[in-house]
Amino acid sequence: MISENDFKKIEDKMLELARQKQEFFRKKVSKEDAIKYFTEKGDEYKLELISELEDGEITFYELGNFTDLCRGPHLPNTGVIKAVKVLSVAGAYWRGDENRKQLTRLYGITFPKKKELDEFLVRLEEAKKRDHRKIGKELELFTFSQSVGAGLPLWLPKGAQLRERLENFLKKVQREAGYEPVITPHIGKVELYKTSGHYDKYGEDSFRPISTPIEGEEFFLKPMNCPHHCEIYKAKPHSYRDLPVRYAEFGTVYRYEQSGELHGLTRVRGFTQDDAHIFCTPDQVKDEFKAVMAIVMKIFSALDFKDFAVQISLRDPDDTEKYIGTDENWEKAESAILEVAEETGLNTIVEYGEAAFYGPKMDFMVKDALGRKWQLGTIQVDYNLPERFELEYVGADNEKHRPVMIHRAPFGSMERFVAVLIEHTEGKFPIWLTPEQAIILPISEKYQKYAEKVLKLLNNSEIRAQIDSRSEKTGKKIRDAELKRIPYMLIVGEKEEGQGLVSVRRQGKGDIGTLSIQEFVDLINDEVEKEINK
RNA sequence: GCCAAUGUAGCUCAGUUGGCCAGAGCAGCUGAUUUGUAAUCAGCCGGUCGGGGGUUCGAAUCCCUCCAUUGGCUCCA
Repeated sequence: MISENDFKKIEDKMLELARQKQEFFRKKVSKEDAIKYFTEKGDEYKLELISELEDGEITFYELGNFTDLCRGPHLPNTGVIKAVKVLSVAGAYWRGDENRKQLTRLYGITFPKKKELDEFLVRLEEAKKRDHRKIGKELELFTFSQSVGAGLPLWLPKGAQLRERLENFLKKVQREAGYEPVITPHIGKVELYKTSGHYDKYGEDSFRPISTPIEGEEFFLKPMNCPHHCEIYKAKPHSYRDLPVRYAEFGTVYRYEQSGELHGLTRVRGFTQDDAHIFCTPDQVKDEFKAVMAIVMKIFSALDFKDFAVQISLRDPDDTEKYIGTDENWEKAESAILEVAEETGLNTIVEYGEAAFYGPKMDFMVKDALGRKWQLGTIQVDYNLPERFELEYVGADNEKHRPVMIHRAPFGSMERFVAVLIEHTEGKFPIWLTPEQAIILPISEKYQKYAEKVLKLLNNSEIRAQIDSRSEKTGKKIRDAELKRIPYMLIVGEKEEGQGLVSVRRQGKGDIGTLSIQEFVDLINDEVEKEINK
C-alpha cells in the first residue's frame, strides 16, 4: 500500500532513473504478439485494453528492460526530466466504473526545470489562500457543525447578509423580467416525486422518507422545486394568452449526496436554488431561453465572472434508458438549445450524457481557485414533466395543448455561487455586496462622539459601517480592518473633527486622502452604481 | 459509497521509544495606555485531546468502531 510517506522515496527514485538518460523506443506490434506479451506478464488490465484495439494500431514503448502498451507520444529520453513532485495518492476505479476494481493511482507533475516546479508549487499555495472554506471561516460567513450534519451549511450573520443582497439583486432583475414569486413547502408526498420521476431515479439515494402517524403515508424532503411548481401551474386553467408564466422561488432542497462528494459550500446536502420554472408555448421556448441567458450574463457581468465556459449538456445517445420521455420530445428540446446557441453566437462546448434525466440543459461553468470547474447557472428545456403532470393550456383554437417547461437557476445555488464568488474575489467583495462597507477608526476615545456622528450620517445614506472603539492604536485597527477586507477605513481624529472630514483609506491600496462625509458617501454610491450597471 | 490521509482551546498550531497538573501565539475578558495609516503592555479566562469501546499499572500518543474534514475516484435531479 502506498501512502504519502512514500512520496519522497518515489520522487528520489524517479530522479535517479531520469538521470540515466535512457531512451524510449517505439515499436509497432501485432495484436497477437501484444496479447502474448502481456499474457506472459500476467497483466489482465493491459490485455483488456488490447482486446479492444485494432490489429495494426498497437504500439509498445520500451525503456531499458521495461515495456509498456502506449499510443505515445513519449519524451525522446528520460534526461529531460529535471524536477518531479508526487502530489497525491488516490483510489481510482478501473476505467472509471465504480462496479469494477479500484486501483491505486499516484498523481504527480514534472517540469523541465526545478525553478518551474517551485513556481508551480508557489502558485498552488497562493490558490489555497483563496479557498472559500478558509476565507469563509476568516470572514465569518458560514460554518458547519458535526452535530447538525455533514454538508448542511450554517450561514453566519455576515454570510446571510451577503446572500440576502445577492437574492435581492436577482429578485429585482426577475421582477423586471416578468417573474412572479411563489413559495412552496419543504416536503411533499412521495407520490408527487413518483409522478415527476425523481423517486424512481433518486429515491434510494435520498434522505429516507418521513413517515406520519398514518399508516402508509410518506413525505419526502424536496430534492427539487419543479414538482411543486407544476402543481402551482395546475392550480388553475391557463390560456395561451397568459403564457409564459414564470414562477420564481428561492427554494431550499435536500439531496443525500455521497459522503465523499461533499466539498465546502460547492457540494452540500441542503442548499437553496434560485429556481424558477417558465411554462410557455412551444413557439415561445427560444425567446424565453434567450431572455434567461441574458439574466445569467447580467449576473456574471455584475460580478466580474469573465472566465466561464458554456456547456450544452445533451443525452447520451448510447444509453437512452437513463432518461424519461420520448425520443421525439428529446429531439425537440435538444434542437431548441442548439438553435439558441447558434443564434446567439455564443461559444459553447457540447457534452453528451450530461443532460438531466428529464431534459437537456445549458450550463454555465466557472472555475474555482484550483481550476476545478463548477456548474453555476443552468437553463433546462423540458417537454417531459409537463406530460407527466398533465399540464395544459387552451390555445387560440380552443383546444388543449401541452406547455413546455424551462427550468432555470442563474446562480445555480446560493451556496455554490457564494463559494465561487469568494474564490474569485479572495473575499474582497464588490462594494454593493460586501457586508461592511466602511469602518470608522477613531484615533482615541476623545473622538468617539465624532465617530458616532459620522456613523449616523453614513447610516442615513444607507452605507453599512461600524466603529472600532477599542482602546487600540490606529495601526492595529487598520491592520485588523485590512485583514477583514473592509473596503474603506475612515480615520477620524482632531484634524477631521475640526473640519467635519474623514481620512479615507482603501483596503489593499492605502491612504487616499481626506474627504468630507458627503464626498465619501458620493464616492461609495458612484462605485456601487458602476458595479451594478456595467 | 470507494482509496489515502487528517481531527489537540473560538482560530493557527506544538506535544512520537505510552509516564510530571496537556502547551504557545492570536482572538476574548480585565486593567493600564489615549494612541495618526498593517500588530502597545500586563494579568486573566478558556481544552470531554472528534465520540464510543478496548489494550495497559498508566493513553492525546497503540488497537477497533462511529462521526467529521481533506485530496482523488464514482456521483451530481
